[in-house]
Amino acid sequence: MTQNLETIIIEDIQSGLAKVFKKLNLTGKPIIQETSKKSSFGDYCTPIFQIAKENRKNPNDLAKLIIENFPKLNSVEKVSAEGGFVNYELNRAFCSRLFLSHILANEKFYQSDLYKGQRIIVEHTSANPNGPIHIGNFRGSIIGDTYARILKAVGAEVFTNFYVDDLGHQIPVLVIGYELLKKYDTIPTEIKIDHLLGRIYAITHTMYDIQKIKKKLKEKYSLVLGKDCNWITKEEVKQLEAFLKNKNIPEDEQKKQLKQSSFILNIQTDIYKKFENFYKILKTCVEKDDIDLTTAVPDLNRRYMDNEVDAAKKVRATCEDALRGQREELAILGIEHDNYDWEADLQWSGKVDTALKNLKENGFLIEDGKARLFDANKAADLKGAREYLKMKSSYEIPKPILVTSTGDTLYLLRDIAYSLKKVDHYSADKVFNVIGKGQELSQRQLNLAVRAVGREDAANKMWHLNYEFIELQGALTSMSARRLQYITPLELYEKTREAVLENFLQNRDYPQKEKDEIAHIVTVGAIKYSIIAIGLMRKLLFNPQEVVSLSNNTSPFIQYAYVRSQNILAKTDFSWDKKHESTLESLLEDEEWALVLSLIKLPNIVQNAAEQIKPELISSYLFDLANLFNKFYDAHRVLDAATKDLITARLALTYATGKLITEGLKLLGIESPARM
RNA sequence: GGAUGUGUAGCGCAGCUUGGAUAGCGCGCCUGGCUCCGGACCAGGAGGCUCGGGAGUUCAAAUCUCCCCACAUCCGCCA
Repeated sequence: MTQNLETIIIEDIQSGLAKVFKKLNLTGKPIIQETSKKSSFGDYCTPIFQIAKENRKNPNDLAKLIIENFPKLNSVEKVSAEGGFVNYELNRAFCSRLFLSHILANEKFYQSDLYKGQRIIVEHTSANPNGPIHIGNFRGSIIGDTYARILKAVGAEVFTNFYVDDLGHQIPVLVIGYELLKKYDTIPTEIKIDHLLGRIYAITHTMYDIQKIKKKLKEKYSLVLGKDCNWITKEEVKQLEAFLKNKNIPEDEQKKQLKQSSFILNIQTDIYKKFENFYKILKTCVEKDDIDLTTAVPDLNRRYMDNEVDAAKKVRATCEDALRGQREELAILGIEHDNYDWEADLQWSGKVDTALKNLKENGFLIEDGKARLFDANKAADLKGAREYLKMKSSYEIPKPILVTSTGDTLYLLRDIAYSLKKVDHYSADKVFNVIGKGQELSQRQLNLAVRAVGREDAANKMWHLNYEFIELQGALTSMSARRLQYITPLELYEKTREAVLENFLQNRDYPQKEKDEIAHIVTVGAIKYSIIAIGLMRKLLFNPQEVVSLSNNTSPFIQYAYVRSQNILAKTDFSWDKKHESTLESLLEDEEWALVLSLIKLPNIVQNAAEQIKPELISSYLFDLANLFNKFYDAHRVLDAATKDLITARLALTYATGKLITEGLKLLGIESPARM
């Protein structure tokens, strides 16, 4: 564990202050804080209004009295009183030497033991294995990945988990379509597997829905719509409308029927427009085998739930394919998971049934017809539940369904089992679920349910890491897997890479291979940074041009500052040696000092980012740092400074700054290129 | 109706947890600065905010409390 220099300095000042207080017989707890940015009031300050009030003195007079009695400290050059504040100006020579030599000797000095000994699970992404990841999940991927890195830097043992939702009717739909294409050997090879599966899913699901509708109409009203049970037309919907009117069917039922069929017609039209050929191929396959999806889908679903060997083999294989594609895409952005937890495994282990049994025994199940609900309100009355979830006592929590009237368990029930697995199987001390804002209510219900099965201990380890939506500038706003309307990380990557090549690398005569490498590093950085730099609860509009723009708060800007620092160092054979330590006392200029003072803030920044779950603290810190370096770079010459000592000192400062930028960027999962 | 979040300059954001000095930063606009360690930079300026509105607490409120407004998302048989 290395020391936290900023804390040491503040404690030093505090000790000086304590002596003054004792001497003057003052009461109260003075705080030490940074001075406001644009001030010329020194580096740190203490507002003494509260102290003055407590001691019945005029703030100005008291401030003056304090500075008169302030003891001489090595770290403090000057104390002054102004407007009710005591201002401390640090001793630049002393502190520059102290700070920089420490940083140069401990390159990982920003790490701490804050969370040492804790095992933490960060669950993120957890996209359904029925298509590619889209940017909604992807914001979570970046948040989760970055947060995991930050937690490691404060000493925690961190695992990132991906929850594979392989249960539910969407998976059998996909599997059946995929198996058919395999059978007739008509799988397109030029398209990435998860993207392909996404298309198969959407198209098969559409036919599945159409079959369901037509079957129902036939059974209920003996109405046969068209000849093709896998296809619906505008005329057929009109025909249905006329039919329903004539039959004197209640208006709301008419509406419901019509809404359903025009909804699916809409989807069919959308997808067909985009992928006509592929749609035809898949449809032909379904027709060849004359598959009744309305029975095949629930059947496969049931057999998979029961872990029948051939069903399990098929479903698992398909999901593995989808997952492989998703992982490839995440890997481009440098994101990988430590563990993959399959929903079906939980089901098969019997833990889901146990959870249901416990809920029943503890009296938290409500029967509503054949369905079974979770009495969330009753669980909220359990000790500490409302406090933990920050819910007012007047708030009545909606009761979620755990088991449907057809006897199928729903995701929330399985999530209880999963939550317990994270705590028990992985021995986690804390669990962060990085899940979008749409899941807020569900996450609260889940936490209550975990309490209701008698596991308050586990519930108190769970945190929902909430984030808002993300959209791509200029793209359709609503994303829908069913309509194949989504932006994937790959698309984001390619668009951003184009912008990078155009903005930065066009006029560079680097070897092509290096150009590609730089483009990759800059692209990944730009994407991640733009997502991290904005508060989690803010809606995010992703604009590829802006995230790589030249002088924005962007990762390329910071990376460029790093490149500049490396360019200077490359012209020397600089290597740090402790014997040069005394030269550091020559760093006295404003721009040098501002940089030095900024460098030592990183440990506290990282700790705050970890504790407050705010990765953006790190990005804005790095932006400040890059700015300060640019100012220093512009104001002072390094290689031809006046004295040899000053050259050494400035090289050390440059080296330390560069090192800090790379380490800081690493915490965000961003690399630093050697040149750009 | 309820829950949660957001509201800060023409635009995009930070600051709110833990109240402090003239509310910061970037873009955009104007002016200036390279015989340079690559200007993907820096300096200066103009402009512009009732910090969504109102009230309260306080020596001090963008920050805390209460009320209200607008927008977004979610609220039993998908996950």
